[in-house]
Amino acid sequence: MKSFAETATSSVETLGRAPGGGSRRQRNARGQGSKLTGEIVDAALALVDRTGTAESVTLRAVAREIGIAAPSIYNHFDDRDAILLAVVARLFDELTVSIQDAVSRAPADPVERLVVGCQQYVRWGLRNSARYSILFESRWTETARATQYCKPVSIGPGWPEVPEFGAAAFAQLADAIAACVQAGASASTDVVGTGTALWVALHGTVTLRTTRPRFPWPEPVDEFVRQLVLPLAEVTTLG
Amino acid sequence: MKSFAETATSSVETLGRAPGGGSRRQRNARGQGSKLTGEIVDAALALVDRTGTAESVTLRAVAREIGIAAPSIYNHFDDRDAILLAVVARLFDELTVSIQDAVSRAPADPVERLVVGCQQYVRWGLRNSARYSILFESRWTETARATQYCKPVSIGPGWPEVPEFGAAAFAQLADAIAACVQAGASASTDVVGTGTALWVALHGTVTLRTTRPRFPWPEPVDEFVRQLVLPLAEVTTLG
DNA sequence: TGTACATCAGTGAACGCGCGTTCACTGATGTAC
DNA sequence: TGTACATCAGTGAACGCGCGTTCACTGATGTAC
Repeated sequence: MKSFAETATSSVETLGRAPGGGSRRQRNARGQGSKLTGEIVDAALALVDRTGTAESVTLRAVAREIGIAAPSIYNHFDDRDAILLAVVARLFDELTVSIQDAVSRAPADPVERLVVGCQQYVRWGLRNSARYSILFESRWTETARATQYCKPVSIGPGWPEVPEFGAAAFAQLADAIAACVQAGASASTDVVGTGTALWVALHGTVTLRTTRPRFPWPEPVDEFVRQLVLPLAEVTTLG
Repeated sequence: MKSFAETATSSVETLGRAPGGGSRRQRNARGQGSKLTGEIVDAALALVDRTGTAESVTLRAVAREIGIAAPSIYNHFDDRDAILLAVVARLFDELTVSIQDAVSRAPADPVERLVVGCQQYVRWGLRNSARYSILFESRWTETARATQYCKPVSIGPGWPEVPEFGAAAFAQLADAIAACVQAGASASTDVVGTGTALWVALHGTVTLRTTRPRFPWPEPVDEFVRQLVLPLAEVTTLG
């Protein structure tokens, strides 16, 4: 037997009510229409968090989540993929800020700051695994439109600017390694190359731990990350 | 204007003809019905290779690919996910065999064999990026059904058996590290832990290079992998 | 050797669903005169 | 101050599509008697 919620789905959509059964959403005042743009991104994120996958972010599901009619979304986004690009952009900001916060509270020692930044990257990825996974889905990030969405970022002196999502986070990482080198704590002669090695290790840690939960992962994860970072960053002194 | 191929799709499906316009598929002889099981997995793989994503593997697309009616698939698989689990199982076999082949042609030196195995892992992943990516989609590999699909594998003495896809490949890796330790070429005191560090780095290399093509990746990739492996495997002598 | 029957390997039509997208529209709010 | 009009922020109905799945069926091949 179908539940009331199931049988009532179409009328819920027709009436433009929120899933909770609340009253019809108040339309934004004149000039405030762009507020809905943000609400759409919020709703998409809520769907990702609740279902664990970007597949669930359909135009209609987003509209249902907010309590608007599906076509209203076209006033704010060209299509479904445009919503997800906005989500990805916001999440990279979130991740970058989260790392900056953690590093700003870390000791002054550059090795320790590097380690803390890497640990925070992994911790954020594990705590927000659904969010993290959509950051690296080719689907949203490989298209020409994605390229024009994210501005090219410098990852180090002498390198071409990189027009990729996440380049800003990588630049943070490269800076942290450069600080170690400058302090004589790392033997790296190629900051970008060393950063690349670190990045793949951190990324692999987040994604494999998420998709292989029954594997006997070393605990605590912060210690595992430290043991990845020290050799890969060619740290010569203990942090 | 619609192309002929588009307008003709439904009749193609109705007539049960292959997309190429070939003649109707010959039914299998009596007792040979299970041949179609393999053809379904082949077709699913062909779709993954052609489109780059597992989303395209629908029951109807698979049926179209082979030139059968969609319901025929239910004689061989319970549902769509069962097809993809079979695909994943076959791909892990492919990957494992590919590494074994490469290692068997490598020099006797255990460090060199470890490096070659890791390089082959990454090379296979980059050459078959669509195939590689579906191996680690939570969707197919996290369910109870997946657990019962892949048999528990020992990853080392003293460790519980791991019921995960890819555990066999990991066991290969752990063995290669153990051989280095035994030869006095690695200082690792925890073969499984060291293998874990290597695995996350290799996995990250494959997935990030695939999803971030505009990043200035170090070339050649074999050299990059070697420089990941030597420090992480705590190699004490040059291989 | 003939024939009725069972089995195997599928087929064809149909179902209801959720989806992206389009179109003409509505109704409140501000603005020009 | 009144009123016609423009704009803004959406709505509601409809479209065609591909999907998973079900159901009763078909027609060739083997088997028992």
